[in-house]
Amino acid sequence: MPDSAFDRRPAPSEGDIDDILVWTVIRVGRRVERMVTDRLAGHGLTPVQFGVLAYLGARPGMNQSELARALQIRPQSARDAVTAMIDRGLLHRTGPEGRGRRSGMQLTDAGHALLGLAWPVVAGIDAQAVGLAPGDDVTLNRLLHTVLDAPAQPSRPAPTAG
Amino acid sequence: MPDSAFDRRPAPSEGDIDDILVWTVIRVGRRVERMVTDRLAGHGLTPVQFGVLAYLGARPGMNQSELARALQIRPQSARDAVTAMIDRGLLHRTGPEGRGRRSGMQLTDAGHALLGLAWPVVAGIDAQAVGLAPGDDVTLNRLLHTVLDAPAQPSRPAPTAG
DNA sequence: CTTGCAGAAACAGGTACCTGCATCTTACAG
DNA sequence: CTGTAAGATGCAGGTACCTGTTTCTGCAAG
Repeated sequence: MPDSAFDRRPAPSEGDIDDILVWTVIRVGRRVERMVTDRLAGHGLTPVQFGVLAYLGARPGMNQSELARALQIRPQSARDAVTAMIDRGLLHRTGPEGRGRRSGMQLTDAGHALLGLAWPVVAGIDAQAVGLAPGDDVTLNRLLHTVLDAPAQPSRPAPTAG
Repeated sequence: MPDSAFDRRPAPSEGDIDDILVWTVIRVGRRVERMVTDRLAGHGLTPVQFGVLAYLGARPGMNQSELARALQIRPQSARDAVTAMIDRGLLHRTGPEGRGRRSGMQLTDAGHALLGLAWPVVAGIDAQAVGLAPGDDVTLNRLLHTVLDAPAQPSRPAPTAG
């Protein structure tokens, strides 16, 4: 810990913190995810499980890895959710099981029915519910999708031997 | 609410999913939080711990509950992070410990030094890194802060006895 | 055929959040 | 003083993610 220029920097103020976009995104993400979690709890669904339901309803045949990329989670986490939902009878595999084998999935009738119930719950959290003026939600959604469409940064672990 | 209109709705398409703002927020939140997690891993900090560092650096004397509200986590989770950081020597309590006693906290010299290192790491994830055009990050940040400034919705558990 | 490599899935273990509850302080009303 | 309520902290236990690793498939080159 050499007293470089960093140590001589003044302590950041709260306003500075608010200027960091990624930090704001994380905070809003936590708040919104908790809103969704609370509203889906009555249906026994986590936000991730709702995502599995929604994507599989829109595009039957997706496999675990595709779901993971769509949901912004790891393939291992997708497996956790999928396994629980298969055990619950919400979906079933259309392909062979086993390591290495790509296994598409489809919703069961129960899965479609639950999606019909859960969809309005999540879709009903409109602009007003999150404190936005009408119209701003569209702008916000568009900007956020720009982020999702951007290629994932490889996180650049260390600038040691760049 | 048996086979109401919900069951007769057609399966939602992928485009419909993209229209749900809260769902987009959750996905972007996951991606961005992973970016921050990766970049802070070298400093042994989680995003929450970075938040503790940043807020305590900007406003010394904050207690656990205040930190929890600022970070959008539970007070119990704030305690987990704070305890680990105290054990690590990054901060210390300025008030008395114990149940019920409000205990403000301050960064140690080591905490200030680490904040000086971690701050540019997070602040350096600029608009381009998240795939936004210059200027759009400011707009996005402003809209997200509108959400944070809105009062928390009580999640409206069930419309049974409204 | 064999070899090599990327992708998908399964398994094991870790952890950073969470919920639920108990305890204590503080503020306010009587 | 007593009683009530809200807020803050502490403790116990659960869980939904994560990382790391292994196994298998599919495709391409030799």
